[in-house]
Amino acid sequence: MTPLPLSFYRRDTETVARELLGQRVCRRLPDGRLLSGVIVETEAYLGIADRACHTFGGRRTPRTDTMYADGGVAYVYLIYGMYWCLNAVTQREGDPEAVLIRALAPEQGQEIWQAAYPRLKPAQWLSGPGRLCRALQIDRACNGQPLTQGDLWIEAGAGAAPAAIVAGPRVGVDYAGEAAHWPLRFHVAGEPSVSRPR
DNA sequence: ATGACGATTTACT
DNA sequence: GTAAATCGTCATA
Repeated sequence: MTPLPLSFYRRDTETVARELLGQRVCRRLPDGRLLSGVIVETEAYLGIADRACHTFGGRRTPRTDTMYADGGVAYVYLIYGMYWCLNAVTQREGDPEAVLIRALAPEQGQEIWQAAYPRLKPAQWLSGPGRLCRALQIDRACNGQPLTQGDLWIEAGAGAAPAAIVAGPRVGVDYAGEAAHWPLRFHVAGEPSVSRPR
């Protein structure tokens, strides 16, 4: 295991969102088992100027405090009262931007997911921000934790060829006005685990 | 103290 | 296609 270095995250957020495609999210369960998947879909959230971002306008609250940290930690929050979402905080301390991890292609842990979600096809197990957190047992305990060590980390994968990356509008941010149209969602073309095809 | 709502998913008509 | 599930967060008072 060789986690991506902190310097990977402390850069332009759109660049990090694109380059996270093809990298590997790893999770060590309390019983020692390893789960992992390759990132196939991300979204960039650009901080105070981005109406779709939790930190729009400089909002700093107990929840969003994590986004103000130096890049390289996880920002995990609860949505709709029942699903957790995993983000990688980017940029430097005080610049509250992040990348939402929206979907993974299953790697390690397929027996576990087959048993847990027998009704879903393998490509669906980690398809969607809420689903992947459920499958990897990611919750508020991961919030603020470094992605470079510990029980949740991101390590180098094969990456995604730039030509295979598709950009489009972000999902579920219709309330964000102009920002709702910004092409900050990225996915790997042809990957079956990508959420909401088309 | 109150109430509206959300970076979603699932079940059902 | 529509609606339910479910609750922490945040703005308002």
